[in-house]
Amino acid sequence: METRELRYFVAVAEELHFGRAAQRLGIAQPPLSRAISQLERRLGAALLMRDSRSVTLTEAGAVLLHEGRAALDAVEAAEHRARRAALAAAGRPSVVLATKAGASSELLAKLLHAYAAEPGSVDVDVALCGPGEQERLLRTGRADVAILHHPFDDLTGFDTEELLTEGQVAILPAGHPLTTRTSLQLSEVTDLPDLPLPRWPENDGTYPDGPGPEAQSHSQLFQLISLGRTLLVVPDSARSQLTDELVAVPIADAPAVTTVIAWPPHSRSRAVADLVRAALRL
Amino acid sequence: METRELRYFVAVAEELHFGRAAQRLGIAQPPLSRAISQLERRLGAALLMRDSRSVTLTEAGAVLLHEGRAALDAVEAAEHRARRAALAAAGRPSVVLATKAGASSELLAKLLHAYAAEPGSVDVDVALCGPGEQERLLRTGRADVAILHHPFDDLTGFDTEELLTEGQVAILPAGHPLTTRTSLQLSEVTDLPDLPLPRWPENDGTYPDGPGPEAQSHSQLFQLISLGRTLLVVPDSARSQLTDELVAVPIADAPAVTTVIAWPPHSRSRAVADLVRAALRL
DNA sequence: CATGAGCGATACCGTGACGGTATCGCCGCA
DNA sequence: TGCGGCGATACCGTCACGGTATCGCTCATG
Repeated sequence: METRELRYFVAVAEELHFGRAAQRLGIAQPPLSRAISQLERRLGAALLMRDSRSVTLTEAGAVLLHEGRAALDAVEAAEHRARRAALAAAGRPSVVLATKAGASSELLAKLLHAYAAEPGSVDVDVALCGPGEQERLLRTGRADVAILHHPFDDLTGFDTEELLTEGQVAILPAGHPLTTRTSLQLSEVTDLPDLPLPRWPENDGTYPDGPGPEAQSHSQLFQLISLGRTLLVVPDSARSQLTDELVAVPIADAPAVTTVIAWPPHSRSRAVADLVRAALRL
Repeated sequence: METRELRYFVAVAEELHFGRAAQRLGIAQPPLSRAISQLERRLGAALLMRDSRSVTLTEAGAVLLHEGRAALDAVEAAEHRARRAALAAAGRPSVVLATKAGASSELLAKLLHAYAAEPGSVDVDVALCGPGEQERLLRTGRADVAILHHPFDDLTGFDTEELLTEGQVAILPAGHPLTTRTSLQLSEVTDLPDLPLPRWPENDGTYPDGPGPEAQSHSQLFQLISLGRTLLVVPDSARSQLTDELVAVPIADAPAVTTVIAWPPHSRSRAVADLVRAALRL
C-alpha cells in the first residue's frame, strides 16, 4: 500500500465527505473516489458505506483509519529524523525537546541546566507547543523527546519516565468570591456563569462553541483572568507564575496530573538517553 | 515520502549493492539508482556514499534505515489489520496469537484454556513460529498478540506483561559425560567439539557458517541430540518434553529467560485485552 | 409532484512518472 | 592495457494518476 492511498483514505475517513476530503488534499473529487474504490478492491474489503446522503466507516475502515494514522506518522517521522540526522552530521548536533508553553517551566529549567552540565551534551532546541501539540511533534519525528502530562496527553506507544505528580488548582481573579475558600470541588468551577472556561483551538485551528473566551496563549489567558473574564484549572506548579491579581485555590477532586518525559521507544539518540537520565536525577 | 521509495531505500541499505537490491525488488538497476538519488535530492541529504567499489550508509542513511523499517512495518500492519477486520466483521471473529514453536507449550495450553472459558471469547488462531518470527508477525499486523521471550526477542515498541521467569538448562544426550554434573557453566557447553551448537536459519532463510547441524524444527533437534550430534540450551520448562534419551542439566550462569505476552501499544482489540487478562490470572 | 441542489460514480482524455534497454565512466585487477 | 564489475546517464514506451464533463440518485422545497 502506498502512503498516497493511505493519506487519501485517512482524509476521507476523517471528513466523511469525498468533496471536502478532495479539497483538503488539493485534488479533484473523481480521482479521489477512484483511488478509494481501488484501495477497497485491492484490500478485498469495503472501507466506507456510501449511503447516497452520507458516508460512514465500516469496521475495517475504522481499523484502517486508526492504524493508518499511526503508519503515516511513522513514515513522516522517518523522513524528519533522517533530514535532521543529516543536518546534525553536517553542523552542530542538537535535540528537539517539545513541551507545552507555560507548563512545568521550573522543572524544565532545572532539566536543561542539569543536562547542559553533563559531558557530551548537545544543544537543546525547546519547542514550545500548544496543548496536545507535543504529542504530534514526537510522533511525526519533528521532536526527539517531549514533556507530556498524564492524563491529558496520550502516552500510548511512547517510552516514558514519571517526573512529578501534583494536584490541580483553579486560577481565579483576585477578589472573586470563591477566592475566600481554601478548597473547591471541580463541579463548582466548571460551570460558573460569570467565569466560563476558555476555549482552546482544536487541531484544525477552529474553536469549539461555547461561552468562554478564545485562548491563544497562556500569558493572554492570565490577563483574561485578571480582567475577570474566565478562569483556569491547571497543575499546582503554575502557582509560580501568579501575579497580585491572580489567586490559586486547590481543587480537591480534580485528577492528579503527572508530568512525564517521553520518547519514541526505538530512539537510539545518545542525547535523548542523557536527557532522560538527567531528568530522573532531578 | 512514498512507501515505494522507502522500500527501495531499505533494500539498497540492507544489501549495500544496487544490483542485488534491484534484483530483490524485481526491477532493473537503473530505475533504482534514479529513485534513490531522487529521494536524496528531495530530502536534501546524502543517504549513501558510493565509493565506486562499495556502498556505505551515511549517518542520515542509518537513521532512515532504522526508522524506515519501522514505518514500513506500520504500513503493512495497517493493511493486514484492516483486511482481517473485514474478515472478522463478515465471518467469525478471531485473534492471531504468535508463539515460538515448541516453547512454553504448557503455559500456552493453560492460557488458551483459561481464555476460552471466558464469556465473549473468540477463536484463537495460534501461529507457530520459528525463532524471532513472532516479533515480525506482530510488528507487521499478521498477528494480534504474541508470546515473546526476553532477552531473546526485541520488545521495544510493544506493551508487555511478564508471565514467567525461569533459568536455562542444557539438553544433552543421555550418557554424555556432562550429564553426571548437577550444574554447568555456560562456557562449558558453548564450545564443545563433540556437541557443536545447532545453527538456525537467518531471516532470509540462509544458515550461518559453523560446525553444528542445520536446524529446522524443535522435534528434529531433539532427535539430533538423542543421536549425540548436538546440544541445546533452552528455558527450564522444556524439561516437560524430555524423553528417556535426553537429559537436562541446569546452567548456573545463563541469563534468566522471561516469558512475556506482548501486543501493539495502540491495540483496541477486546480479544487481545481479554487474552492478556487471562494470562495474568494464570 | 416537479424542480433543483448536493454528492458520489463514471466516462474520457492528456501528461508525466516509472520502468526497461543500451551505454557510458570509473575503478580495480590480471 | 584490456577486462570485468558497478553505479550513473540517455533515451524511450506505457500506464497510472489527475483533470473536466457528466450521469444517477436522493432529498429538500415550493
